[in-house]
Amino acid sequence: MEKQARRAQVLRHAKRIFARKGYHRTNVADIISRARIARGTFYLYFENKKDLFEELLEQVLRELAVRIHRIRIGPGEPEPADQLRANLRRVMSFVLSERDLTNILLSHALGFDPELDERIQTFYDRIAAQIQRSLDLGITMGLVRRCDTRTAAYCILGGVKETIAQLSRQAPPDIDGLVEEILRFGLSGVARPELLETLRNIGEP
Amino acid sequence: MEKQARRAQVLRHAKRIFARKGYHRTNVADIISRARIARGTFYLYFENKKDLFEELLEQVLRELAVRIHRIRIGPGEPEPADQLRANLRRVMSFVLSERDLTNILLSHALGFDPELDERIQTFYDRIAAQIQRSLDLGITMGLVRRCDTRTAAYCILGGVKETIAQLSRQAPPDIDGLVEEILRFGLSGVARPELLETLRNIGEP
DNA sequence: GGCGAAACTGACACGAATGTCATGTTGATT
DNA sequence: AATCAACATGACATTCGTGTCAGTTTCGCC
Repeated sequence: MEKQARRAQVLRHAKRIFARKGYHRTNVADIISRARIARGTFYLYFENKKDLFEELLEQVLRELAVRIHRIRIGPGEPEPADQLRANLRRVMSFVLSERDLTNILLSHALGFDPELDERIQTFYDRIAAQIQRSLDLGITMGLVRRCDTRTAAYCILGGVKETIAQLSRQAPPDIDGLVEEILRFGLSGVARPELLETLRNIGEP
Repeated sequence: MEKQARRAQVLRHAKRIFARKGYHRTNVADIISRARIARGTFYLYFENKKDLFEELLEQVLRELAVRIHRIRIGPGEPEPADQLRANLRRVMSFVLSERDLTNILLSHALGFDPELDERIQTFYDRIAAQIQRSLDLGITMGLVRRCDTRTAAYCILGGVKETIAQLSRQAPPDIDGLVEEILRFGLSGVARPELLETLRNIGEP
């Protein structure tokens, strides 16, 4: 079999198994039996289990990263809110189309190797930073209310992560509707707009 | 040494180690060497490593659960927003005072045992459901805008989780301020209130 | 059809971690 | 100071997964 094809084949099977059983509960024996190859063959294509896993992990992170575009301001650029929506849509569609990969990242990638933990942490940190920058920009443009953008960024990131986790476990509902809900939540919160005036004074009697 | 004291001693040491290295990277040898006991002694007090870990996990979940009070409406009850604030404060303080336990739950508890995964998942599901009920109640009371409360609940839960994760890694800033920021984010979102009228029409031209 | 390279195989040696158990220690009681 | 029960010990057998490697098969090419 052709070199690349075989590699891909193993990766494909491994992805499924990792997504279902997680990193630790999956062993090389599981992978090779699914992929119908001998033990030795596995080690021809991958250094070891971790090496293979890393490749899958990199794949998700890369795919996600390319789907998150920086918010751009300027003539000819779409409304910031529309750019946000587009980002969310791209990410959500990917999650749905690659549930196994998403599961790996969300539930099984943390806590088995310090190096990879770091890798994932950095990834999220970057996204949080990106969100924060967008919020800061939004403030200077008068679109966003003054707030601790750092905390807000984490709230947004967390909210999206949690929804995605939910999405990857459950039957996929209407994506566009979901995106819209998330967007509104992030922009307006849950309070009735009519009450915001009073709520803004919360804690400052 | 007294029976309960020894147990507590082992638990205490194990907690530290689990928090730092995670479940998989920690082995019984690590625990007994820290706790200064012999291998056999360990098995006098715990069935095995998983048993001990479960005990710690139950501890966090229990501690967190008792700190989240159901929102109550009625004469003599504090404002809903104040009840929310109180919940957040209690949870956040606990997280700060028990960083090791929190770390275990947040980063190291998932993906090594299907049974425990389920346990944690159920825990979060319950909280999400609780949040959703509160939101539904808020809607009937005219405090909360109409929205998909399920999605909103996940956004809120996720936001809090992410902030907590951040909190448990970083130097603890002013808790009250943090709680206030989260609260406002959840209630009002990030958009400038003056713009909400336009934003509410997003996606419905 | 024979030759060499590349791909593949699976038995095996090895190391890591677990749980047990026969034995040793402690300390309270008579 | 003898006895006994509770507590503690650590050497050891066992299990499990890994990575290797000597040998086999496949395939393109002369």
